[in-house]
Amino acid sequence: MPELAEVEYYRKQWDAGLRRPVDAVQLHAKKRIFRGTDTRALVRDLTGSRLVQSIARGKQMVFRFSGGSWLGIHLGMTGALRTEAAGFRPLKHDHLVLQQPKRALIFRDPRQFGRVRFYHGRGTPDWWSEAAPEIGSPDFNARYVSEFLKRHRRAPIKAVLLLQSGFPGVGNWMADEILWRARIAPSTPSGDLTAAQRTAFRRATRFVSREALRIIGNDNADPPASWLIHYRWKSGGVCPRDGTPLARATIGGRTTAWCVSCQPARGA
DNA sequence: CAACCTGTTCGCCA
DNA sequence: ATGGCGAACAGGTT
Repeated sequence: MPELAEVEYYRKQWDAGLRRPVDAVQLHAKKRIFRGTDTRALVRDLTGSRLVQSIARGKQMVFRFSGGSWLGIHLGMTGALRTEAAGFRPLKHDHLVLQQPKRALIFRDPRQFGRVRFYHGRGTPDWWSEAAPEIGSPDFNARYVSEFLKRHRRAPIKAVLLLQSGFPGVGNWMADEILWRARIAPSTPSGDLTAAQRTAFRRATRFVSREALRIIGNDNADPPASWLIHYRWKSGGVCPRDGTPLARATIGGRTTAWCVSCQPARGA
């Protein structure tokens, strides 16, 4: 279920194993999550190394190990990280298990839209090179957002919000939450936003990102009842602001929920 | 049983 | 070359 804040939550699960050695690595090299990855090197180089650092950037995570090993993990649609007691026997969808003296670190992903990458050597792997500014960073400023919207001016704002090259970590529920809060119809072409709407849009993006990280990122708690997320999938779901029945349509290839009253289409 | 799903990537087309 | 869109990927849930 991972978007920005859930990714942060899962990253912290493996921090229980920081500074501890990896005694053994269990995986099935043929699984789709290892596509394009040298699993023999992964097993060889991680065995005997220690977990020294974890970093999340948008929906991407990397776990660094002593000796210059980098384990990249993307959770896809159904991935999750957790720990179990030492000696844990992997279940059906536990595709990668790092056995440590006191616990096992586990990556589970039934649908396997996720991905495991591996790099061993000097410097930073190319798949972990700097990309878009993070939403909470100073570089995520009005100019940056405006230029990105302009570049994708013909696409609906909902679709543009899902582009990881511009809004790292935003997924389907966050995108709907942001547009609902900014009072912008999801089908609005990005280039049609007024200056005031762009300001509201950037503000809502930062707010939802920061609050989700604070609330969900630490212990997977529920956002406040006032958030759209609690109503968007219910049949008969209504806007938590004014009670209008939520509209639903596929926009940007994803099911989108919005309030036609709070988020009127332009000209309506 | 059919439809649906908190994500990315590819090929096609403009 | 770049942007936009629909399909594909797999398995669980409703």
